[in-house]
Amino acid sequence: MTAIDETPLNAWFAAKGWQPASFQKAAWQAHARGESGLIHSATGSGKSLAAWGGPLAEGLGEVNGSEKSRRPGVRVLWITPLRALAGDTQRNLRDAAEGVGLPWRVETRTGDTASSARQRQRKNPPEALITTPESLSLLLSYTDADRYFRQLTTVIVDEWHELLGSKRGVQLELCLARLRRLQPRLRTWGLSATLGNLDEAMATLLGPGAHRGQLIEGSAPRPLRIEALLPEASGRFPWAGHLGTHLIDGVIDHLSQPGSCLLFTNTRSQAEIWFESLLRARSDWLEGLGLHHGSIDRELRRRIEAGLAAGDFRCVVATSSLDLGVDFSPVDRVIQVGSPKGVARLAQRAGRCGHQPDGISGVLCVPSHALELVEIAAARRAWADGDVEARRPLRLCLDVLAQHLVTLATGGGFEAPSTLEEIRTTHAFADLSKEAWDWTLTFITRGGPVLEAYPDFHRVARDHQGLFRIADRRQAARHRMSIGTITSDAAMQVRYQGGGYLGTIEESFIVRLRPGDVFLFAGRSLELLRVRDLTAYVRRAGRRRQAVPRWQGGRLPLSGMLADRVLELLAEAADGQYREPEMQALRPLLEIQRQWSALPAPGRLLVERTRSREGEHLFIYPFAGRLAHEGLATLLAWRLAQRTPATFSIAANDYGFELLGAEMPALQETDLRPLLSQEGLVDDLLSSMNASELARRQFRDIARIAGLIFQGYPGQGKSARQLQASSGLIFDTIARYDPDHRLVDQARREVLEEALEIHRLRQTLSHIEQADIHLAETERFTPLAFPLWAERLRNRLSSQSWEDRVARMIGQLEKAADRP
DNA sequence: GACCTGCTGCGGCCTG
Repeated sequence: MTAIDETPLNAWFAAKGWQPASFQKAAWQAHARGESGLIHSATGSGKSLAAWGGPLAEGLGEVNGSEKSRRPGVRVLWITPLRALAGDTQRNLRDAAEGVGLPWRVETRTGDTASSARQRQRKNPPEALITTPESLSLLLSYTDADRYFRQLTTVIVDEWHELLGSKRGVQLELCLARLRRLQPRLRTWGLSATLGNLDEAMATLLGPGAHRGQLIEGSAPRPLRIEALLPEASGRFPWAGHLGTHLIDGVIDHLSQPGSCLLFTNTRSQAEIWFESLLRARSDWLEGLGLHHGSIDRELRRRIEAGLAAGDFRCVVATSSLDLGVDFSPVDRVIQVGSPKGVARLAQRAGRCGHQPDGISGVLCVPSHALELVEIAAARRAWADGDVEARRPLRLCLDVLAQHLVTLATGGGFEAPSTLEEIRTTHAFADLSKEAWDWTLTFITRGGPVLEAYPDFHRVARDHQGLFRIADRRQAARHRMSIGTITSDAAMQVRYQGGGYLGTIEESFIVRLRPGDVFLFAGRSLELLRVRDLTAYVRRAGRRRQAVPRWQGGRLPLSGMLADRVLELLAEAADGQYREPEMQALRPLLEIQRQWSALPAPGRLLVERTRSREGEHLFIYPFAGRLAHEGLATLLAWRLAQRTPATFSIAANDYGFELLGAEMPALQETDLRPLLSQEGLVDDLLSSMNASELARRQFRDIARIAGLIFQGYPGQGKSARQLQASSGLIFDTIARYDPDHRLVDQARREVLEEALEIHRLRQTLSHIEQADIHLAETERFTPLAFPLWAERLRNRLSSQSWEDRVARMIGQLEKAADRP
């Protein structure tokens, strides 16, 4: 392979009135030289054609050249993380293939593909196939996978940054290793948005054994205008809160301009509330307002997306469900309500906005409380300096490995030594030990020491040739139904009496309502009629809502990168420098903070102590993000109680945490140092958090991925409770009789890493060791303390500490499950 | 003076 002939591509571009960009040509030629790599560019920059051009030109050459190209088999595989992207991708690629005169079939294979089409596809594979990581894994579980992929020359992984850092990414790494084994000269091209660790992202995609790939830089990052909606000079600005609706008038002014807008919120209920508030303020906009989040029925969402593409909407209120996907032309404006949380996240959302007259896309940030103004200024600075968060790939997830091995066993079967070698070519399992490998093999063949007596766990058997194969057809069917690494709890459906489906809410919310109560969902006021079989039946209500559903979702902490920038800006304020407009608007508040206490800064840990009717409050501000603060707060409370028995209430946010006790011992710097030491960190954390309860919960997901828990057949899935109960049982049994079980160990590790961000927590403690501790006794709650106080108050109904709440919730679920 | 929230994503029987 040398250079490709670009003539047909150039002609096709010319027919469209385009000019191929130099990075596109670079990618085509790199592909022709047999190289792999990563293409980094903004969305809409022609990345897709950069990745496709090479294979298209090559395919053209083969078709004209030899008969060998007539052999059936997929030649190009396109992986997308989103079903919703598959259709658009297929259309675009089909168009491109036709445009250059390449007689290839371009098809899609996802969960949406009809089973007749799947069968046809298996017999008669298309030349180009668009699919998801899960469907690729399914394809590998068929016995004819070898034949199917024998002709494969290229894999293109779209939105690789979305998969990187999750178990979906690990699953894909494993599948790619298998494909490379089938086809050693396979070329892999990833497409990625901006990321702090592009080199690592590429190395992970290609595998550590690969020759160095090509990192192809597309068009330069677009300039981005990050602005804040500032309160009027005379207006008060709330010290705490999260909704941001106090600024609705400003938002409405903004929306009154012609053109379309996407308004992003951080949570689903916030989206519901904003949609309702906008509608209440401007009922004449009824037709032009849309709502989009992950709990709304997919069909309803699809209609909103289509309307957005058609330009029917003035404004669509959305959560991350519209961060990517959906091939709509850019909107005219993007608004972000509440904390941006991270630079990459804000940039991605802003990227939904087309160029404004001056050629710059922009996002208007609506702070939901005063201190968020700092975050907005911080995000702007970080972006200007080219700082974007990294996403770290996961390693050694044995649950995913176990699933993949059963997939291979269900396909043609696998041979142990060469498969170990193959697995070790992935980034995730490059350091897989022989012991862990042997353990995994035992796990899928016999279920391990504890479960050996149960035939259900003898999923894979070794045949007379020494090949590991799936035990029987029933196991194969069960396995295929459990492929994938995304786990989610059973949700309650919301339906009209007539059967119309609206979406899902959580049981914990609906049990608080009685028939006749009115709640807001999918942008409608709904009256609850009755609840039956995990379905809430509703009808339209004339009255205004009394309740808004809450979903218990992930809690994205402020990124470390943004937190550092926030601290930097506060340090400048401490020096009297207020450069950004946001900082100027915040000046009065920060001056109060400085007068009553002090401003935190890098290298200075601020600790405040306040006495109130409630007791003694201790506020500490490490700026390490909410999850790490929850861990730190629990750790500190536990260490304090080790000295003198006492109980503390705890609150945490992205900036710091609070401990409240009836009495608080005198705490000078010398007292605090050992309490905030790294020594014995993990042990203390584990003892303080009732970690086994947390690990139990984490274990549920791991057990599902590893295939220990069968979720039931489609449509009659076990309820979340049953699942929780059976996983709890398995966990307890294993933890008791096989304490070194690697999946239990993995559950503990994942709790530390994901629920507590232990790396960040550790780093914070090490910074504190170097830092000056500034102790302040304050008369009142300072501006930094107030949001924490409010945060804790919110939890007053269940005023137990965080880990107790989690443990209690699990206990309740299990109790409920034990009842007939 | 004051507060009430927690994202997204996939897949599923059939070997003629």
